[in-house]
Amino acid sequence: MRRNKSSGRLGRPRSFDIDGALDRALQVFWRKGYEGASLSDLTKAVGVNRPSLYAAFGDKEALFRKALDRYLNGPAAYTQEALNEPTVRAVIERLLRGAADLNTAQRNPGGCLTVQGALACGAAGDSIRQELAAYRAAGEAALRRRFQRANSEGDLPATVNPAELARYVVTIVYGMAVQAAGGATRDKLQNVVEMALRTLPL
Amino acid sequence: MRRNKSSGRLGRPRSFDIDGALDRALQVFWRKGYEGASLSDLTKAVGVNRPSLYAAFGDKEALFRKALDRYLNGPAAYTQEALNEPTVRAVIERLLRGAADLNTAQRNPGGCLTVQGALACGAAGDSIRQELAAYRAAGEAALRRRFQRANSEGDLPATVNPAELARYVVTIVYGMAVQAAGGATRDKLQNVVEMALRTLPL
DNA sequence: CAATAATTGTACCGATAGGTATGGAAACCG
DNA sequence: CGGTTTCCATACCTATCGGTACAATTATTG
Repeated sequence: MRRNKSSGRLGRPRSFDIDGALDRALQVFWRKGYEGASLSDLTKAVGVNRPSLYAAFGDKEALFRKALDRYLNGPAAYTQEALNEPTVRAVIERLLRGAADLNTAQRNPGGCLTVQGALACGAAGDSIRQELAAYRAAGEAALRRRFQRANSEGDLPATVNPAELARYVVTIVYGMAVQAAGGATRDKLQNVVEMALRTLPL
Repeated sequence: MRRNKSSGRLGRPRSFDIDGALDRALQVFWRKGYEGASLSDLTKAVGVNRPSLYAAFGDKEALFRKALDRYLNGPAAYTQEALNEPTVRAVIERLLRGAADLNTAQRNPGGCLTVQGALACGAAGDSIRQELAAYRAAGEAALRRRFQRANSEGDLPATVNPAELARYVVTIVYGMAVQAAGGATRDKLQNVVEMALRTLPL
């Protein structure tokens, strides 16, 4: 029975910071993927013993989900903000430039966690693989809805199908993630962004 | 000391077909990635015992490389042929349409082996990861050279940088691979292809 | 028919995977 | 202070990992 006051909890206090631990675990998952990140990798990076990790976060899947949360609300938060940009072009520009930055940020592993976290894997990682795929699909759907709204607002040429445009944009974003996972530098991704923006059908 | 005649080798003959075994191993690597494919998965799919697999192909890395070879010269052979198309547009169209087909062929796992084979993984798969990244980079370089040739042949607008166009095209191809790994259907990938072709800067 | 050479199946190897039992240590409460 | 609650650290669990030793089997060669 724990007292809910964060100031006055019973028992020995935790000796490490939850968010800091999640950040370090995130780095490992990001670099090695869900299956490639072993518990030993994780405990070593976090600086915490195995039972402490389990007590604080649950099993490996739960830890990954919490690290993913931290990723989505931290480095990848721009994807949400991009949807609030006033025009379709601004939305796309924000998404593409944000992807180029995130995928090649110096202090992070190259690429995107939602892509390389579990793109193809064995049975142990299959549910995470599916969750990441669902997350990517949800992101595409949100973008499609944003474009559909723009369509009804007259911000999208009638010749452009919102769903197809959304799919096209996220395809480029994912392609950039693959490029970055292979070591592509920021300026090379930015060239891709420029060409995509230059040739946008609007 | 083996007699080189394939008809008259000494000793007990192999009871399985090398290429068929590679095809089955390829399916496993394609679906689960290099690290996600266990030796048990592989022997079960191939229908051959573990020592036979080792005797025929070497260790897991060697088996993957041979399966990759078979992939590149089989389902993915269109990438080589595409370079021989007469115009830049035809090259790109062949690449994109071929990717849409390959990534969603019914009898294969979704996606592309060179992408999902090992995009991010632990130490055990790191050399394969690097090899796949190098292969992808080599493909991009070949495309760039093709576009440079086109440039000197007057088949490319002066405003288009061959290296940037090559990077842009392969980025879309890799993005399609991620989409297909997540379950995207062929018609959805074809929509992406159409939009990319429609907006090409040439 | 031996003798030889290669493959096969079984059974096993050490290492590591993810996950946990347990007892002592460190904080709070009264 | 004693009692309670929680966390930490060591050491261990079973299952599976990639890889192999060994002997039986099946072919060719003489």
